[in-house]
Amino acid sequence: MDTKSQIIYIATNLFQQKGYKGVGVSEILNACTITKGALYHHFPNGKEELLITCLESIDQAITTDIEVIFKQYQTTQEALCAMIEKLVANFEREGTISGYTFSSIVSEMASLSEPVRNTCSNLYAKIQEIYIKKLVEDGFSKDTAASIALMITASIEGAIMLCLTDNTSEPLKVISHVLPNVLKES
Amino acid sequence: MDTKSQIIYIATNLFQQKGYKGVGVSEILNACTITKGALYHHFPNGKEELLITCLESIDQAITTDIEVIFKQYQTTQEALCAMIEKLVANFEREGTISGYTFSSIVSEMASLSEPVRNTCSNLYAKIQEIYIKKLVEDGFSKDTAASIALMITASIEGAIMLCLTDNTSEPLKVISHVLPNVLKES
DNA sequence: GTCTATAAGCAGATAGAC
DNA sequence: GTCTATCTGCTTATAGAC
Repeated sequence: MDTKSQIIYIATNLFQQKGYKGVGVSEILNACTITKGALYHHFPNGKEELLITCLESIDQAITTDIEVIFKQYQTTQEALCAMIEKLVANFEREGTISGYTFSSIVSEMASLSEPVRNTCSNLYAKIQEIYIKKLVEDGFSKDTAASIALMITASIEGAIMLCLTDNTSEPLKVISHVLPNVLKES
Repeated sequence: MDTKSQIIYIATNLFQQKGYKGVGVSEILNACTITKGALYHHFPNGKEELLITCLESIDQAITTDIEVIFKQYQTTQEALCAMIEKLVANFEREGTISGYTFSSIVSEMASLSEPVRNTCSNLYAKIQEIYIKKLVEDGFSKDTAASIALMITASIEGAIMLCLTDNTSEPLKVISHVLPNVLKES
């Protein structure tokens, strides 16, 4: 892997785990075993440019990942269970959720940087689009599908936060059992 | 209000909005119109001690607030609607959610400071206890009540995050309409 | 109990050699 | 394209006057 890709890969992980301000440039440098010269060659506008690039990388990763899962399963409910199972496995293996979420960045940066807020907003919209498409295939109206998709996104993000706070994967497992109730026609 | 209470009040607000690292000591000083001398007199162990104190203050505020609402309404569903309505009003008035949430602190500090993670974990548990008690009164079994309470907490926290990201109160309103589906016997 | 002045260290960023 | 050395400014925290 070339240096730039490596920087993005490692920085993305760090940002997702510790947030933007929680990660120093020098920490990224150490993890990559490179020096400032290399980093500022690839990202002339520094740390914030790197963050935006990382968010785009997260975008790619999450979107393709979810799409693959959602194509693999017949119904939204099956797909969701498989997806959450993957998150649980990820958490139990690594102690954190490295993919799928960027809430640490959102809650920290939403009030501080408009471009970052916007990028995050678009990413959430994209994820929900995948849910909505599948839900419409399941037979829901477009409006209902949109509401359910939002509920799915919110509860999964919230559950991930509870997993990190309580240091167990239980919250995600519980969500997985309760979500089917949301997938019934109201 | 005495100086210490004022520091706690203002710092709590700032921490909730911008996270821990997002707020500098000097920013707190400016907002309080005091100087370092005063702050370090009241909090000899500096910024982290102040954060813990603020989390305890948030604990008090959230717990009493939710308890009052939950005593006012007959069913969990009514209470939840009233609570979310209050959050929406708060958001539309101030542009942020100043009470009720501390997700910015959680996602940033969970991996960095055990004492902070623990304090947050206890706070979430306390909130869920209130929901569980009401749900049992509604007729749910203790296990089911616990699952639903977790789902409520996760979806509200997630929805707050989406509100901040999208800069609209819609997500909370949508959650308010979808949550009743979770409150039906499965 | 609150002030001013200052310390010590780290942040992000730049310049120029190789 | 990557290195080293350096700069500026900001961070938290301390010391001591009032």
